[in-house]
Amino acid sequence: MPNDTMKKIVSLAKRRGFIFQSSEIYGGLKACYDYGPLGVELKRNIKDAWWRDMVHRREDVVGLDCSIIMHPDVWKASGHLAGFSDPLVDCKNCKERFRADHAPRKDAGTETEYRENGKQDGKKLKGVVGKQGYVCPVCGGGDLSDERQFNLMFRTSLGSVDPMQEIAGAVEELAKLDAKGRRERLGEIIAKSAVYLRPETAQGMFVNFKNILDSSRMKPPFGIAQTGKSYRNEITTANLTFRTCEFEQMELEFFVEPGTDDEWYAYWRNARLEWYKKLGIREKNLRLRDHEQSELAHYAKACADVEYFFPFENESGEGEWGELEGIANRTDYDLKKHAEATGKDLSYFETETKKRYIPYVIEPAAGADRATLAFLCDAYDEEAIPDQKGEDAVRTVLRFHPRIAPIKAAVFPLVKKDGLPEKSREIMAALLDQGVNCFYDQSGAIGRRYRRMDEAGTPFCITVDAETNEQNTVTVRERDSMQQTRIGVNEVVEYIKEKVK
RNA sequence: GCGGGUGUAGCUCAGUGGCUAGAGCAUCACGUUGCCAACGUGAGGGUCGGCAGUUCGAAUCUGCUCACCCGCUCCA
Repeated sequence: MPNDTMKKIVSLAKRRGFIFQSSEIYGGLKACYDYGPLGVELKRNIKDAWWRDMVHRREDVVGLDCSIIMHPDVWKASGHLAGFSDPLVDCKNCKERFRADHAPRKDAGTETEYRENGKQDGKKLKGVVGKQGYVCPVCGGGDLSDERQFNLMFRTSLGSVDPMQEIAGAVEELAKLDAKGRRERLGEIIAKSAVYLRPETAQGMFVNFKNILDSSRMKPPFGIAQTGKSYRNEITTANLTFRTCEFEQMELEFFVEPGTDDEWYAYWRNARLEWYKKLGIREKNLRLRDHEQSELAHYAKACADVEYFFPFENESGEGEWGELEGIANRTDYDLKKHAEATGKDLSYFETETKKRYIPYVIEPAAGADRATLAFLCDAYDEEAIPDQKGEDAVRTVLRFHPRIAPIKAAVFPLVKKDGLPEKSREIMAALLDQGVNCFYDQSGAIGRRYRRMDEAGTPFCITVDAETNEQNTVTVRERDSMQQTRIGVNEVVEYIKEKVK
C-alpha cells in the first residue's frame, strides 16, 4: 500500500531523527524542513558521494563554492528577473488564478458567456471582456482582478540602511502618484539595495567561467561543480521535502566545444541515471524522461529528467514519478548573455587549432533534498518475520547502500558485565579513530538493539560476547540477511572500512 | 491562490451527553535474562495546532488563523 508507505516513512523520519518540520514548536513554517541527526548524515553522504564521483574521481571537473547573493544584474542577464515575474490574475467568478499570458484572447468590449462559480450546472451569466483583452481560461468569465506580479525570486536588501526608512520618507510623494507611478517609484527606491537569493547555483559557475579558465589551466571539455542552497517562491509546495522554497542543489556545468554538445549531452544523460543505480536505487523505480520540445526552457536545446517513482499519496494510490535531476543542453545561452551584459570576452581560444568559440554547456542539475528523500523511500522495507513466540511480526529496515548509510556500524556488548562493555568501547574507539561513524548500545535485549539499528539503516552490528575474551573474535551481523560472521577483533576496522567504501 | 480533508504524549491513535486527559508502542532508571522488537518494577513526558468568542464551565460549540495531506493551478 504505497499510500501507507509514505505515511510510515514520514513517521519514521520524525521518530528516528531524519526529517523534522522547521520551527515545529512555533507551529511549523510552510514547506521548510530540518534534517535531524540521522538525516544530516544521510544527506551529507549523498552530497559527498556526488562530489567524489563528479569532482574527485575525474580529471575534467573542478569545484566551486560561490555566494548565494550575487550582483542583481546577474539575474537580469540570465533572464530570471524577467522570466520569473509572470503576471497573475484571479477570476472573481470561479476563483481561478492563472497566468495572463496563458489566458484565451478575446477582444475588449465583446460579450462573454460563462457559468456562475464556474460550475457546469451554474446559472448562465453574461459579461463584457475588459480592456486587458482576455478571459478566464477555466470559466470564460471576464470579471477579473488586476494583473499581479509574482516574483519567484526571494528579494532582500543589501546594506545597513533599511529601505523601509526611505519609503516612509516618501509617503507624501507616493500618495500623489497613480497606482502605476507609485509602483515605479517604489521599485526605484527598493532597487537601490535590492539583491536576490539565487534561484539556482548555475549562474555562479557561468559568472566564474573566466576566473576558472585563468586559474585552473582547465580547457574544454571540462566542468565546474557546485553544491549549495537555492531559493524559489514555489506557488505550490508538497510532499515533504520534495518541493520546498529553500533547497539544496548539486549542479555540474560542463563546457564543451559547439558541435560536440550532442554527444556530451548523451554521455551525461546516461551517466547520471547510472549514478543513482550504483548507489542502490532500484532500477524499476528509476527512469529517464525526455522533455517535449514545448516543455523546454527558453535557453535549452534538449533536456531529460531522471525521475524516481515516489510512494506519494495520490488518487491512483500507487505513487507518482518525480524529478530528481534534470540534464539540459543549455547551449551557449548563458555565457553569451553574461558576455553581452558585461562586455567581457567569455569565449575560449584553443591555441593548437587557433579556434575561438563560446562553449556549449551540458548541465546535470540534481536536487540534494529530493535525492535524499528518494534514497530514504527506496531504502524503506517491511519484512514479515515471526517473533520468538512464532507470531507474525514485522521487521522495519532501511536498506541503504553502506556508502550512504548514516551510521556505518553499531557495537554491542552481548551483556553488560564480564568486561564486555570495556572491550566494546575499545572497538568503538578504534572505529571512531578511523572516521567510521558508529554507535554504541548496551541497553536492553540484543534482539531489540539489532532491530533498532535496522530502522536506522545501519548495515553492520558488531557484538562482543564471551568468546571475545577467549578467542579475541566478535560477530558481525549483516543488516539485510541478518547473518552473522565471526571475525578477529583486530580485523574489525578494516572489515567495516572495506564494506562501506 | 481556490475546493475538500486532517491536527489529542516522541510515534500510531482512542476519547466527549460540556466538568480532574487515556491506551499501545517508544524513551529513561533499576533488577533479571543473554543473539533478533523478552520480563518485572518504577519514572518522565500533553500550550488537546494557535488566537479569540459563547458559557458557571470548552480538547469538545462558533469565528479567525497556522501547518500538513488530496485535487486544481504552477514548476524559468
